Amino acid sequence: MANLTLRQLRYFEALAQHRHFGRAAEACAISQPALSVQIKDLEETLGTGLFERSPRQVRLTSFGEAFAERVRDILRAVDELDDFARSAKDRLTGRFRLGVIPTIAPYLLPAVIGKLTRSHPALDLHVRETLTPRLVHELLQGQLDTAIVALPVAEPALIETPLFSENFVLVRPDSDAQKPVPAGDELRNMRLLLLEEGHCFRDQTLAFCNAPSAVPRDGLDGSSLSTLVQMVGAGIGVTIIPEMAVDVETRSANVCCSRFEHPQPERTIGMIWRKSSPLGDAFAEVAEVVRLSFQSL
Amino acid sequence: MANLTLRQLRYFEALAQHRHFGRAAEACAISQPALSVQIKDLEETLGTGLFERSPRQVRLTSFGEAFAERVRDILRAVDELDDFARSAKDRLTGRFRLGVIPTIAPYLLPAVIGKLTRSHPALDLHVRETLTPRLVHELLQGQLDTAIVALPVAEPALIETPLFSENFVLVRPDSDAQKPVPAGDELRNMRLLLLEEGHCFRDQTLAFCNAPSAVPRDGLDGSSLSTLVQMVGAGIGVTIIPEMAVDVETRSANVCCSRFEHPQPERTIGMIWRKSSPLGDAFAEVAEVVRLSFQSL
DNA sequence: GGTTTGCCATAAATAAAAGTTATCAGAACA
DNA sequence: TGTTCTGATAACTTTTATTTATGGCAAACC
Repeated sequence: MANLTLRQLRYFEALAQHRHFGRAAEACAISQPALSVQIKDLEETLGTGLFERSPRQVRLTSFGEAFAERVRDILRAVDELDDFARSAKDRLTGRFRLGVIPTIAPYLLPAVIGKLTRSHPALDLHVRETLTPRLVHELLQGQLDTAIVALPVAEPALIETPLFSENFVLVRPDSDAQKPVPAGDELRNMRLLLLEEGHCFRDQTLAFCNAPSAVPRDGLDGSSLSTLVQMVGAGIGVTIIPEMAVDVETRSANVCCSRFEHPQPERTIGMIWRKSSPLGDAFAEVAEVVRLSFQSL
Repeated sequence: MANLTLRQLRYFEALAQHRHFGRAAEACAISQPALSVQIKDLEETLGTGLFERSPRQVRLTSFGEAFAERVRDILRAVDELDDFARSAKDRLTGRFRLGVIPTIAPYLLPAVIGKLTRSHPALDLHVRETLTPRLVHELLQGQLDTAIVALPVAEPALIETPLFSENFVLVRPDSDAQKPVPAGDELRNMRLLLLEEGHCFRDQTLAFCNAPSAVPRDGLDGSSLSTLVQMVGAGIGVTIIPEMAVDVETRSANVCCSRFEHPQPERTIGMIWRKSSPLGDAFAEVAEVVRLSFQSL
């Protein structure tokens, strides 16, 4: 016994409406015999008559009428499914899980979220803020869709899309404002406050100072850039923060910021996602939104 | 672009569950390439990716997940439709419109309705009581499914199924109880009370009396057997009623019933329905129920 | 009362769709 | 570096759907 097909249900509905094989067939854009055969097959599959063919007119049986009601519901649901897909085509819709590292999130996310919810109202945005290795792991596990991190990540299963580069700046107490800006190497001899281990920004800073990343430290690590700047304001030492953090973090502390000379330290921020994701194009759009968000900071 | 098919949705659901082409294909009892192709076609039809194929695992995209929910609903509805049809197979279900003539309805229907609702609980029974020509007309128009009438009807588009025959009995005032039972011809000379024109029972009675059916009458026609019997009780005349009406109609009136001799008048009751109806078998079952109802009167 | 007409069913042939087997290609794993 | 796992692709076959042509039946029409 054959299976029910949507085609049969569509033909059935047409015939139920027109009550005439020829006209129903025309409405389905097929020949009358094709319709006859399909209806007959449907009736056989069901094991019940749906129509009563009398010489002058075609009528639904009482079962056929009950059947028609259900069929209408199903066909409507299928059409809606189709529309649903078509409306989601290319555009990003539904759940979207975005990871961000802690040295970016507080500064970039407000703008990103604003732009994104405006440009993609149907988006169900989830944000995860944690360190790069964990983001990468969750990305590979499929628990995240994309992440905003410092490049490179060098994970073969991921695509990296560079968004922008930004310099790092030196943060010193106000009192040091007139002193010359030290070079990277010289920072090693100053009390340089750093983020805790695990933050990529810590490693980038140490690299700039030509210091081994595993150098033993004396308990001066902060858990956030905000903390570091507060510590600088308190005269405990100096620190380095990315440019995007300057406005937010140094507004209220009595510290001053200075650019480095010649070899300016910098990082490249980018978005990453699984190579295998079929939503690459949509993600690239989001990447562009993020890039614009940075520009408008 | 091709159309959505139930087959594709079924395969999609399997793959969404197994997240593995090989195993999903096995579950669908097809080869892995067949599944791959169908899924690909589905994605093309929709214009969106549903699955993310990474080397080690197959994942639903976020759209795919939303899609899957709707698909499950649809497939469930289709399966229910299937069950619905299978459960209605052969058995009579849903609306059932039964016509009955007035000289049968009051006596037979209580038993028929009782038996029918017990044997076919899912039946939505509608009863129409009117004269034979109108029943036949409504049957031909598709406004009724079957009717219980006196045979023959001789309408080529209808099937007649005889159910049983019953005799007619003479109803006289109690005072006449000892008088001999007149023959049919003799009734013409008595005050014979009849139903109004249009009732087949009137014609059958007149035929028994060898009287022309269009004989002018003196305003003694009753609109129901019940009325006729009451009139007999009042001494206005005599009448003839079918056997099945005896118990109900003569219980409280002071009348007596007598069988005729030798050529006993009788009528054949049968069920009729459209030849073209595919529910003939189910109707035949109902006919049997009606026959049994008569036997148990 | 034949004949025409409208309408659905059936048959044979053709076109389209779905399935099969065989094979490839990429990534993971050892 | 092969080996394994897994999905995609290709060539071919089978099944399903559709078309054109035709038949049959009953109503409607001279």
